[in-house]
Amino acid sequence: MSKQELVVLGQNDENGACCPGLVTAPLDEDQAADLAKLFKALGDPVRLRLLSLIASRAGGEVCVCDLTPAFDLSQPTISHHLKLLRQAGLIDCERRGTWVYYWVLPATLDRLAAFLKTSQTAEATA
Amino acid sequence: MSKQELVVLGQNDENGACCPGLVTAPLDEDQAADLAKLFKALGDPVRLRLLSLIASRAGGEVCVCDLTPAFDLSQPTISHHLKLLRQAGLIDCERRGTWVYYWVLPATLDRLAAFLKTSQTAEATA
DNA sequence: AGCTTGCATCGACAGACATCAATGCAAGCC
DNA sequence: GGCTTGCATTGATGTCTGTCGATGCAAGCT
Repeated sequence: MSKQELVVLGQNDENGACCPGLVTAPLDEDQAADLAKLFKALGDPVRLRLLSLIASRAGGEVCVCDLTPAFDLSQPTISHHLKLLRQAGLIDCERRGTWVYYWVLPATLDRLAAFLKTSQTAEATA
Repeated sequence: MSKQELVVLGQNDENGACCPGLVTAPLDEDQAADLAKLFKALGDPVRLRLLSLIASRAGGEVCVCDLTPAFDLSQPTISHHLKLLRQAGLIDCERRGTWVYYWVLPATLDRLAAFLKTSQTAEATA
């Protein structure tokens, strides 16, 4: 019911995220709801594989036609998972002619990584 | 001297985890299922707040009696979420007399953080 | 125009999940 | 022993979610 603490420890911009890091301070409800959406998007094996397929691609982009056959699932199901990943801000896409290409948005991933890290090795000290 | 510090990245198990990092290579089904369980455990605002309450605690331990009143939920519900976090390997607990104390298992969090990080800055160079 | 291909959306359905009241159980206190 | 407190477990219930077939829509081809 109260905003727990909202501490301003040092420069909270460390990771460029909204949230101060898991170990640093308790989350308020808004922060928790915001982050939970992201983690929920990652909380499915199909979406994790999709994300890794896109992220590990050399050119940074993948056509949906290359993603769908990698799974034993129907095309609407893959499309559904891609939509959820996109709504979470983890990936984005663009139609080019006949095909649709997806790529990863690294900022969101790094924000989560920074949030989870327990040992705050100041990596952006400079 | 926990074992996670002993990992010399340079060996193929870079982060000491099972999984090579999201950007490095596509996940196989087992790796994806394994990680999805962890992210699913984080994909709930109540559990995220519980985790942050525990993780940001000075002594590293929190009594359940300090956690339950922080939420507008019933005591069984909080107990349920704590159980899920524990089954995911994110926290552990111990009964001491009347009370039960919870603490965070940092290795699991750091494993997830390493997995999500897109820029593989060698952080253990020193 | 008509046809085909690539992908998204819709509607339905089974299984999973968050939540609660009731209950159980362990530990301390009278 | 009996009572109280702290927490876990059980069983029930409403909601969310992953999956599919069917359909829609955009773009290229003949």
